[in-house]
Amino acid sequence: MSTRIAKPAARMRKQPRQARSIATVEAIIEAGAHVLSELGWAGFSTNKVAEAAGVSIGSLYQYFPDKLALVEAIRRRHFDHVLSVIREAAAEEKPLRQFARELVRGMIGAHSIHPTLHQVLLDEAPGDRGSRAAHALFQARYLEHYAAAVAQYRKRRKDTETMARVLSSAIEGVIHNAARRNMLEAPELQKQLVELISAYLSGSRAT
Amino acid sequence: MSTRIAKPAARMRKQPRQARSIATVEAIIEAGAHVLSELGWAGFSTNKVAEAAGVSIGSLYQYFPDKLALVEAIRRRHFDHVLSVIREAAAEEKPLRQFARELVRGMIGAHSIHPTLHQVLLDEAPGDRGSRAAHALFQARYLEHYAAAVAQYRKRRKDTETMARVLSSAIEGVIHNAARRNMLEAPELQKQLVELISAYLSGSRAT
DNA sequence: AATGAATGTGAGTATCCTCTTCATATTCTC
DNA sequence: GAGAATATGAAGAGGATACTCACATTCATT
Repeated sequence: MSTRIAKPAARMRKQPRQARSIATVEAIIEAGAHVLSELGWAGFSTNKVAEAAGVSIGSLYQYFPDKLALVEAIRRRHFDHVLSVIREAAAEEKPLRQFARELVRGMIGAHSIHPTLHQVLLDEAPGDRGSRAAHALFQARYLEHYAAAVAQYRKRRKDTETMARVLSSAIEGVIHNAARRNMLEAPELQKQLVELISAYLSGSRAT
Repeated sequence: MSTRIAKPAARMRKQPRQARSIATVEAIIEAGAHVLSELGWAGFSTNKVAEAAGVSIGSLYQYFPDKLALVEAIRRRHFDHVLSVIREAAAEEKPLRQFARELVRGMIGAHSIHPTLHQVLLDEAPGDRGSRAAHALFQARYLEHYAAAVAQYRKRRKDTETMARVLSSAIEGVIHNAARRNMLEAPELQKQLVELISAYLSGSRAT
């Protein structure tokens, strides 16, 4: 993991200044992602997160003003990660099948650490009022990249946006389902997912 | 309709005998599905369900020994419904595209009343010890039907099971995602989903 | 080595819900 | 009208939860 502190830190009560506290905050966010993915929003309690992070509950509240601010930080981190995966896969022009392979590999990578985090973040975790905007922005960018890919491999200009939605949610569905069964690493599954993407984007000839 | 076994009523404290009580039980299950879909497992409380059903909390416990028995009843009902949809779509031999259309129509129908129920049932709601078996059986039958369809349209015998998994979870992903956006009824979406299924099953091997 | 700032602690508080029961009231069947 | 079926909802008992605060420890700087 690289040390990047450039981003405007999420709503925090206090900025960590020393290396020690930076590590603490990092541990809290990481543990939070873990708890969220493992136990869902229902099992996500600040005490549990602190314990999982090997940190006192007091330390948690030293940096995060409340529970929502913590979820916000987790969300931001995960979304940034996912976004970069798509961006990279759709970056340069490349053959369809290669694009599909890279996309699948990246997406699986982004989900293999905290398998259901993405789904929980989208479905269960509530949105801070101020985070609605960020959330919508993420969704927009997310779709944008998919749409760009669709447009590149499918000349038909008509249903690009719908296709992007269908494609992205299909991929998410497969990955989410595989995660639930601990089958994310299965190579046949990856191959078939690549197949699905390629087939859809190259356009069926069937009637 | 294949072997229709007389449904052994879910674990109940007392069998409803009069029309009045049958309606009550029905209302409770229906309200339960609604609450579960709307608020998720975290927001699923017996009191809330009773209130949503327009029934006293006492009445709920007259028929359901505990919370889990209620979830169980909801689960059984929903799964039966979904299963019948696939069974019917894959019943007789028919052209691929027609199969895809019927499947999509049925699946969307099964999800349009309680959009996220399916997902919540699979992901969040805990399983009674005795229900694990029923749950696994559902999953097995579910996949079986998909596999049958895959085998019918895709001669290659090799990855049938994996393909069935990929196909089913892709469809679920798209529907679940559309439900979250209130786009289940959008006809372009339905069309594209049909397209996705057809493309995948007809297996265009593009480069 | 000393001092003040940064960081860490965790028992404790106050609050909110939860599931479930039960004694009682109402409605139905015969 | 008797007895069974059904309905009620206040209240018990319990558990979790988010968050605070007075205090302990470690750091950076001189």
